[in-house]
Amino acid sequence: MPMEKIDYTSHQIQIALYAKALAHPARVAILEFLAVRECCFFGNLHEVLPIAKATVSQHLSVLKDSGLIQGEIKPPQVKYCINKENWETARALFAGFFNDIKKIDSCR
Amino acid sequence: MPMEKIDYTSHQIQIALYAKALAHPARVAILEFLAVRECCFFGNLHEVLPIAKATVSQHLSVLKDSGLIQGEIKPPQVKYCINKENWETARALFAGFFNDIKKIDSCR
DNA sequence: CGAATTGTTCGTATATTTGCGAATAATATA
DNA sequence: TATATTATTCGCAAATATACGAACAATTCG
Repeated sequence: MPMEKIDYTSHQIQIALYAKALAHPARVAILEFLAVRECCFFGNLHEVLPIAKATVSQHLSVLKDSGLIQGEIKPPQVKYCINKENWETARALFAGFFNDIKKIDSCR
Repeated sequence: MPMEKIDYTSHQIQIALYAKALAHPARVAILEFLAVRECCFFGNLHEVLPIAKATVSQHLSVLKDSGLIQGEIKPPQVKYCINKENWETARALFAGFFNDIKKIDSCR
């Protein structure tokens, strides 16, 4: 009897979604920048990133959709910062994922 | 004087590359499967994944290119397993990344 | 040798991602 | 009210990712 096809678990899907959010150097750079500055305005990010502002905005959208950051309108500027709660969720998810596999023995 | 545009660091690029490898549920599922089984054959993976074998092969290629897994030909089968060394590199990279940001205060 | 088994590669279709400039919206300031 | 500032959205082009069936290669087994 062959093993059953499995659907992806919501756990696997969630890891993949967070991973996708981190899957571009610009977005990693944005998050690291937010880590140092705590919070900052769109303009600060655009200033240091080697891409057009439309593209910065797009990457910020991806990060917002993933839940890893949040934006707050402070007219006429927009202030971005890490969403601590979701960040912790993602951190724990990745830590668990990487550690599960760390436990196993070497390839036989 | 405006802040200088920065290039992405190799650190940021490396995180993004590993993240990209994890950015699909099928690849997360493959890695979790390898974690449980330690090593396994292509057929075992194809058996449980809800995708065609050509697609499984493609996802395995992506994971191999990322360095997270390796394949060994055991005719007529191919045995896959986690690459422990690169896995540890990735684990440390993500752990560091997530913890850096954990340190900062809440948004002001 | 011929047939069966196991995976990869090829060719192709479709969807998503990335990037930019221009247009737009929203607010502050003169 | 006009103008300047700030950031998003639109429209488009190019590149990349995802998926499949069919063809192919490599090995084993009869």
